[in-house]
Amino acid sequence: MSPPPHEVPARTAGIREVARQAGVSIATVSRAFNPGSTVQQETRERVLELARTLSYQPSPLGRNLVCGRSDLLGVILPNSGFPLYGAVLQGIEDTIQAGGMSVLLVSSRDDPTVEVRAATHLLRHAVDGSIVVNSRAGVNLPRHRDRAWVHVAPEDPAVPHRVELDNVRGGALAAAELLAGGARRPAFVGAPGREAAERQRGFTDVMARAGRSVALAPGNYTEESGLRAGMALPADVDAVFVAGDLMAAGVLRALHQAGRRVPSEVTVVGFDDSLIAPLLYPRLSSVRQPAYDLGVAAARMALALITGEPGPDVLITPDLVRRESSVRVPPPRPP
Amino acid sequence: MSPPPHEVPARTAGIREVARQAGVSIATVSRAFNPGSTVQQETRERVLELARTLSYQPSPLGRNLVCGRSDLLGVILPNSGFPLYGAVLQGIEDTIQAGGMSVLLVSSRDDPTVEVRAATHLLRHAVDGSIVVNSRAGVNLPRHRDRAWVHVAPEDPAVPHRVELDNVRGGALAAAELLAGGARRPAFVGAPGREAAERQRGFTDVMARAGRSVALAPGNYTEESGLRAGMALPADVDAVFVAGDLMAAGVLRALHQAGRRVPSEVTVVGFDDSLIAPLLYPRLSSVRQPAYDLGVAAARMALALITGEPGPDVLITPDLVRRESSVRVPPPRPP
DNA sequence: TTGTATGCGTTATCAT
DNA sequence: ATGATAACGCATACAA
Repeated sequence: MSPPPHEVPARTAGIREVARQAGVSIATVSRAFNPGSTVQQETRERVLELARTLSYQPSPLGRNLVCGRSDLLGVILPNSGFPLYGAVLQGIEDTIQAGGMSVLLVSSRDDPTVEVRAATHLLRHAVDGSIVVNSRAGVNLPRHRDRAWVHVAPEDPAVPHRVELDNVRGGALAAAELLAGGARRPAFVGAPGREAAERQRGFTDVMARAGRSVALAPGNYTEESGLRAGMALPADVDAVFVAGDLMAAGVLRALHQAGRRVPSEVTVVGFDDSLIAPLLYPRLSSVRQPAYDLGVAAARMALALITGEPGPDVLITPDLVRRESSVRVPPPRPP
Repeated sequence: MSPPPHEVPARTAGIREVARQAGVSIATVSRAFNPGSTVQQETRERVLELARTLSYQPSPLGRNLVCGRSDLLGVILPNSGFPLYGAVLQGIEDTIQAGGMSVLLVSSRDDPTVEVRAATHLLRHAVDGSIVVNSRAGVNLPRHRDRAWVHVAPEDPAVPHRVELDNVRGGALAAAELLAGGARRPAFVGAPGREAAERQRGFTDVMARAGRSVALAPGNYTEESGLRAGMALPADVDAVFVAGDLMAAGVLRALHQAGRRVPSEVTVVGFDDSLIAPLLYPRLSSVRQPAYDLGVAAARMALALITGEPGPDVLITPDLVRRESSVRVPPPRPP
């Protein structure tokens, strides 16, 4: 009978104790736990069985010291409080915990300096690999040639081992959706950075091919900036693509305040399909950024790198989640 | 001149190398890095200076092995993709990283079994302490008497070292707000678990003292359940307190669909003051749950425990963020 | 104040 | 197939 779960023995049985009771050397115990090693089947089973009754498991610390590796995967992200990053993190975690690994987390607050410090910190803790989300420092991050280093949507287009969304395609999807809704005078609400620029390019390219010129308004991913951008929009705009859902919330509010009905007079498409998209009025159509899947893909790539395989970069194709804001039918029941 | 940041030497200088070049023993180098130890001031400075030029820092791995501690703080939470938990995590991280510690993260998916496994995993990694958010397993979690073990809003009311919100007070705040808005026929939309029950108690107690009886509707924290609860509300209800913002979004939608104006006909107060509260129509008044601060408080408590101080439990007093949904004035400009 | 030596829990090398 | 033993990088008791 094992002890009740809330009473963990202060000092768990060590490898020596197991070796002694099993009548073998500690080397054999070690081998019994390492699948690659060569041990007689019977011996291995006996050791493992005994280890189970003594509730012995090899200490990660000792192993790390001699191997120079841990079972840790470093994760650097701007801010775990932001839902999108949280979802990426969850995807990473779900993927690696099956293999007994766990996440060593550091947030960078979008500061390249902090990012570099964080990377150094992780390296010193002998992480087997690391995943960096939205890296600003990019190619300047410290690396070990020996360590897996994966980037999710890095700002720098030059870093290797990347997992990202096809933002250009996302912009194109939004354009197609708005055109299907009869857009004649489209607008784009953007933000700084590579990603928003790519979304804009995909959008304007498709619009240009349809003979539409795009009005532009700057933002910075906040609702407040969306509100301002929405108010600054030319009065004849009849379709808006917004580079982020939070900004889209601001744009919707601005349009309402201006007395312009969505979607009957103006159609709107956001980006990210974040948690808030289905909660807005009207429910917001949005280009879906599968944050969880990005995390899963990044973790898989890191795992592959750790086991020594190359593994190609991943470019995830977005899809569009159609809701009320882009479908030109009678507006959702007015309150 | 230090090497460019992206080229970390594969093998950084070790303690021996520093000792050799400094002309001292490795013990002295070790002492130089440990503030408690007794080294001649001049010697320490010389060693530290040399270490800097060789970019040597003591390896956490070696230190962990001999001390049985790491610089790691374990964190177990249900799901890092949920914004509230993400905010707690960020508060923890910001607090501990000043001391050079970092977060070892495991998610439990609200499963007590996984929680226990996670706790064991953390213990094996020699975390100095752990913070468990919304623990289901509660007092049954494995512990070391030697390790700091802090709970944020545990389901179990018996676990020690807790940091939580005063949910009863939160419910009372909501009641006061709705009463101030002229509530005559209030309702409460609840959810399973201790926290929602406490919010309900605080709410109904104040309402009872004001001579109001409270209509009850069950939910489970999802928007969908809020929508259903909102539709099931008695027709004469004129004020609703909802135990979570996501459910409140559903309640608002249900009220709109039923043609009932918020806040002119019905006032609504949510709970959490999550990111979505200010984005809803009308902007949702909500009892603020300062998730980030909860994380900070928990981290401080863990830090104090680690350094051997007792530290009292923390009960954070919520406040109410008043927005449009609870203020009985003309409804926000109808679209 | 400093050096020597031991041990922390492993894995890896080299015997046997 | 297995055992003895040397690292791994550090902290510390003890000796000097």
